[in-house]
Amino acid sequence: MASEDNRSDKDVQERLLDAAERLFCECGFKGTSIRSIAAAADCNIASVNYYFGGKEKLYIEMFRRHMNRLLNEQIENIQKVMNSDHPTLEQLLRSLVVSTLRTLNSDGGERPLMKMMVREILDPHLKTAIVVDELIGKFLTELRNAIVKLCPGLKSETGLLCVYFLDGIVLHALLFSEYYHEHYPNLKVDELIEHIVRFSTAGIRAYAGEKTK
Amino acid sequence: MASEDNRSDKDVQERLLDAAERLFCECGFKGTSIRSIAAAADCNIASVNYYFGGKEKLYIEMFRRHMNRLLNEQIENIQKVMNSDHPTLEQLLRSLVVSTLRTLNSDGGERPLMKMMVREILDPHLKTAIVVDELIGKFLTELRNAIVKLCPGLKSETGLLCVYFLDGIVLHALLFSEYYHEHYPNLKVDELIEHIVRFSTAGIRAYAGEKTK
DNA sequence: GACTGATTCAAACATTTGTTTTAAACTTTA
DNA sequence: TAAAGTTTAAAACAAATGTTTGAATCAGTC
Repeated sequence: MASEDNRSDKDVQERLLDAAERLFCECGFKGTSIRSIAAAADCNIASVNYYFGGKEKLYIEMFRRHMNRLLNEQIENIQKVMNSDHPTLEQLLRSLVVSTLRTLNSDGGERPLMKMMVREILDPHLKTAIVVDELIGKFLTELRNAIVKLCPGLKSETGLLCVYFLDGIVLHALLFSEYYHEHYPNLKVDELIEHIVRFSTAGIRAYAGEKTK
Repeated sequence: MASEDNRSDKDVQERLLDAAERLFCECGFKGTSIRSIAAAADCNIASVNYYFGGKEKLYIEMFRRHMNRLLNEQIENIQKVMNSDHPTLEQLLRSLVVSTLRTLNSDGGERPLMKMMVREILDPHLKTAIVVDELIGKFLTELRNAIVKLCPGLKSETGLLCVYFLDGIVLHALLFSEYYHEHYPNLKVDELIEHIVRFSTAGIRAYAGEKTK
């Protein structure tokens, strides 16, 4: 009894998507077998082919769903900051970094998804253009515009680069957090976030400062 | 005729390591079969087990060799800059970034190795401690010390964080270079490098400035 | 040249993989 | 209830995987 995210309530398709999300994120595409997904979703192996037409199709559908969810959350974060009274660059950066790194030491949060994104870069199953246009394009535009608005001296192209740099820093922290800890055992997540905000703000301002007249 | 990196000169072990380097970097551990490695090394499948005792042992030996080579090159880069007449932070950062991103658009260079490093993070085959202590530890220490020396106000711990941030930015550029191009088609590698140097220098100086009394 | 050890080779092995098949079970509709 | 359509189930399939085996080939030594 007490439905454990299993059977009962959700239907097979959704259970499969949920299981796929968890397993693909953790073990990657090749590291996850249809059998393990079916077992986790508590259904028959053939269901994957019946509902999705194959392992890769299931992966792609799961990737879209998962990715869209994350990016819409991030877009909301941006808009929330930009609609506040006197938004600053620090606030914007902190909001984004916090929402990504908050759960750095737990198993949940954005980490599995970011890992999956990296896996997708290393071994692509979707066309680059699809990911760029359909998924992350809107988010990147939104973020770049917000940054440029908060740093009037910034050129649009340079703003985009800064977004990349920030993304790189955050992603690095997610991927290498064990290594961070190995070298810097007392580092708290909140401290790390403040360091990233400070570093990035200075980096971005280095451009705005020059171009602000 | 004309030995194609095949047969003749090098012995089987080294040919296997070379082939493993190329294939594991490109396709990852699971994506590379012993058969393909043996084919690339132009030897029998059984040789992998005969010389290395299995696929994973071969991978680990290859990883160490490849990683050590890269990191020793980087350490030399650091020392070269630090032994020059009046080393600056910009020079140090540029030297490191250039040596990693120089070959961004070609197939060679550091890119395959960096990808492999990321794969190793996602699906570890070596213990974290081994990688940290034996491989990247010396490099990180060297780099942190150099940065602190060039920015006297910097605390040692903060310097380490800055190293991480820089590594994140460079790694991101390597991984996502196709995406960079999709959004920023005219970006030249040299320009990208200068942007990274500038951004990072400002970020690091943001700390040094505060602490330099 | 014959023996000994190291190396190479093709074949076989046992697993695991994604997919397909075919029939049973269930749900819907008339 | 009976027929039709949908979903589930177990089994079978072919292909690919890492590893092992045992004989063939090569190298060096007596």
